Amino acid sequence: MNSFTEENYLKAIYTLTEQSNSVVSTNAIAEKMNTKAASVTDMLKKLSDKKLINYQKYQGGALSSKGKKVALSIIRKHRLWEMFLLEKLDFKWDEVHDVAEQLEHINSDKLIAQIDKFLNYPKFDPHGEPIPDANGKIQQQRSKSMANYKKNDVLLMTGVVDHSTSFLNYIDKSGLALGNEIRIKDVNEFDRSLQITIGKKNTIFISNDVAKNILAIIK
Amino acid sequence: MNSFTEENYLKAIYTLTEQSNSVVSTNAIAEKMNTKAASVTDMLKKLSDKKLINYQKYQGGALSSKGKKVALSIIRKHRLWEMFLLEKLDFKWDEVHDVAEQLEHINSDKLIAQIDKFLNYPKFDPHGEPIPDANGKIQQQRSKSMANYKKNDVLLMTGVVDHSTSFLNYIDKSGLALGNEIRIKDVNEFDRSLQITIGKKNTIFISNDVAKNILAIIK
DNA sequence: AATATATTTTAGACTTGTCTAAATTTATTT
DNA sequence: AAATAAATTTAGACAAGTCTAAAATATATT
Repeated sequence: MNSFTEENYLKAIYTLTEQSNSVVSTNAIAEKMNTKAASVTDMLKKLSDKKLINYQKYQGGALSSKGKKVALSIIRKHRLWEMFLLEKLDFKWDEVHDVAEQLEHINSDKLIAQIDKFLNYPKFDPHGEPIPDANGKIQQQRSKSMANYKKNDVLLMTGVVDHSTSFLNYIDKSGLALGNEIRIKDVNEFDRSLQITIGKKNTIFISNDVAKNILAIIK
Repeated sequence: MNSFTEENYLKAIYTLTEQSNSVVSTNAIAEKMNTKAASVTDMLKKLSDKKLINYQKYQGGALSSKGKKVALSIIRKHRLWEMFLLEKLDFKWDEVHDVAEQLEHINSDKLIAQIDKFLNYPKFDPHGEPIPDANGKIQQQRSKSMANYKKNDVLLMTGVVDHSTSFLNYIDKSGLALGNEIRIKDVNEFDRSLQITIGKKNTIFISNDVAKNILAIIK
């Protein structure tokens, strides 16, 4: 088993390699982890001994496939717990992160499988971030704001940028919800407003301001 | 904040003082915590410095009111999580303990308040153990098997001894459930079987064997 | 290519929680 | 009440994770 600290380092390395490239510097990890470079070096050695990363002195580190699997399982747990807190326990978006940081380290395959089932197997968290499956497989396509897509694109709504109550109420009333299939019927050249069809049912208009705050992937 | 280890020691001291008396020996704690007496001494000093216990060298320790409050909050969390796992995530009774041991250390007042609400504010866990409230107040009356009560007693069903599927199915079919009000209409002298009324509705007969496996308190 | 600067690692120390072995205190027995 | 046994504490050590300060390496600059 890995300690909480080891798990947090692996998660940090994963998210850093997402943004930049596959090798991460000691300093970058130190900043992310709110710790000192010397502490990071110690941990990189340890993770390397455990074959969780590939590490060469002075050259930074990258997750091994074993380490990547662990990182993805932590991220899976984090995102599922966030969904659970939001959907089942009426947490607000800004309250979920700290608690999920703790819950992500609970070690029970059955627990996370049941939470997944309880939530009806969500594929994205409400920020549009993909939730890795139990095998660590993760949707590669990144969610982008709906304003980025073009006429006739068929999308899957994966999240929202703005988590304010007023915005959430607005999309609710419009009939928009996570998991909806959305087809872009038309893009107004003048103000970039959109005409979209939700599922097979109603067609609505949304402003560019709203479109910017809705996240989706190509279906 | 207290570490997981400190919380576990406080919980151990609490449960030990429940059984025996108010002062607990170093050895008793060592056995409960699966550790050595020397380690316990170190921790007793630390908990004493933090005013969580009253401790005199060679004289054992007892929880201070501050320590008792912490212990009760851990126990509250443990029992609420057990209920959650059983009732919402389809865990079996023998699967809940290990996971609850981890979850009880998650630190979030809102989380536990919402779990409590989600479960509709249960007062007893399914073993008949009382769940302390948010202020650390705990029902003092201990659950006893229904076979211990007498004619005309009005009871609150708080738990079951046997958690096998067959027994749980049986009480389900009989219309018995946690939280039911039960009135003992008659006790058969010969075989100690009971005639009981559940709520204001149906009256049923249960054998002494069944009664022994149902836990209740005087309402 | 030599020097200056930035990054990373090492060395040694500290904290938390654990341990073994020895010393001390308390309890029990005769 | 002295001797023995049992329980508890102390002393010193270890592992995990952190830190500061100094040394080593890599990168950038002229």
